[in-house]
Amino acid sequence: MPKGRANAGRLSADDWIQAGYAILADDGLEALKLDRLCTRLGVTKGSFYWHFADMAAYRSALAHAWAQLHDRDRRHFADLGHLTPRARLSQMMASLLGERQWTLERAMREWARTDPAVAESVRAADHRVLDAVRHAFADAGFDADEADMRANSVFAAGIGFLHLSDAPPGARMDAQRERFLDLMLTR
Amino acid sequence: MPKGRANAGRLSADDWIQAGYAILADDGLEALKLDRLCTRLGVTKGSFYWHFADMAAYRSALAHAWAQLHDRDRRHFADLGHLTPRARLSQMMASLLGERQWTLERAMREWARTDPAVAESVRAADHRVLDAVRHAFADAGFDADEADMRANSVFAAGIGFLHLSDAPPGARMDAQRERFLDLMLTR
DNA sequence: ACCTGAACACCGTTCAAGT
DNA sequence: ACCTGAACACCGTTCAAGT
Repeated sequence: MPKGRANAGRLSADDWIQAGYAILADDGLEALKLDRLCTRLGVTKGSFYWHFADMAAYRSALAHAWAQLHDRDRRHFADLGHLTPRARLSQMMASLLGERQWTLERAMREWARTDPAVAESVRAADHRVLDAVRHAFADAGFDADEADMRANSVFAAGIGFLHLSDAPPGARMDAQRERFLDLMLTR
Repeated sequence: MPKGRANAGRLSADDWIQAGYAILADDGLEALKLDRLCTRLGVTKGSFYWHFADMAAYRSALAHAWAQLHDRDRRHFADLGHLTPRARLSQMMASLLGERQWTLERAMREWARTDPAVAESVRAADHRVLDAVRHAFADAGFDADEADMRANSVFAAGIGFLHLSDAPPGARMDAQRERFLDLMLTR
């Protein structure tokens, strides 16, 4: 019985990751303290250091696992080929901003600033999305150069919306984003 | 002789602020430690606590001072009225992203996430810029609703560009941003 | 009014010892 | 192989005492 979660006493590295997600989602970045993790898992600090070299390594592991989740979530962007480019862009925007794991997404981007390993995970994840966005513009009939410029702009706007909103975006903003996409698709 | 800087031994609150700017600009957010500040100013920690209640209060003061600098820097946005709306937008973009105090700007936005007082300063500063951007679109002949939507989008894209760039933006990105503005001004 | 010095609490890290 | 327990270093905070 491998891969079972927390069977009996002993923990796996993944148990620590899951606990980290939960804390981040509940109370944000600054709540992710060693003590907090230990209480939640019912072990002492020493246990942590058997699984991870230090906090930096743990964050890297968390980020790496997150990037994989992220990729799985966005894998279906590729399967969106049957939709019109316009519909695809709309889907992607919504999926970025409507994120139930909205607070996770932002936590990762903050860490990325100070932690190179996390930065690499985020960059890789971003790259995939940017590719999909660029692809949509190419399918909409723009040449490579024009598609690149428009994709960068739309992606930047998406990230900007993410950072500017204190709460998950409301209906009014949703409508504005749709009109923004219309604009970006005019030639 | 009031307002003199660090005349002889005694410090003013502003001396602490200036030291904070210097550290942030040199080595970023996580370098701003009490010890670091004290060594730089040649005093002990106790001195800090005479001027500020705690680190949170100090950060608020820093943010507030920054917001005033920010406003002074952007005050001339208003004096830009003689320029064409297009030129004004270009100026504002460049001024946001070309910022010599680029690392300060990002530090403030990161704090804003956890510190309500800092958040207020940043929001106020953002509000001014957004107003100027919206005004430019209104002057370009868009009705209030359309100007609002376009201003929000351009502003979000600006913030997004800011967060996505690891280094100050290069020439290629500059060109893409100009083309993006052209697009946003088409009707 | 402004600062020192010493104490304390919090939290990440180490490590010898346990099962 | 996985964890405990106790120690330590780092850093923010307090406060009585100095000038």
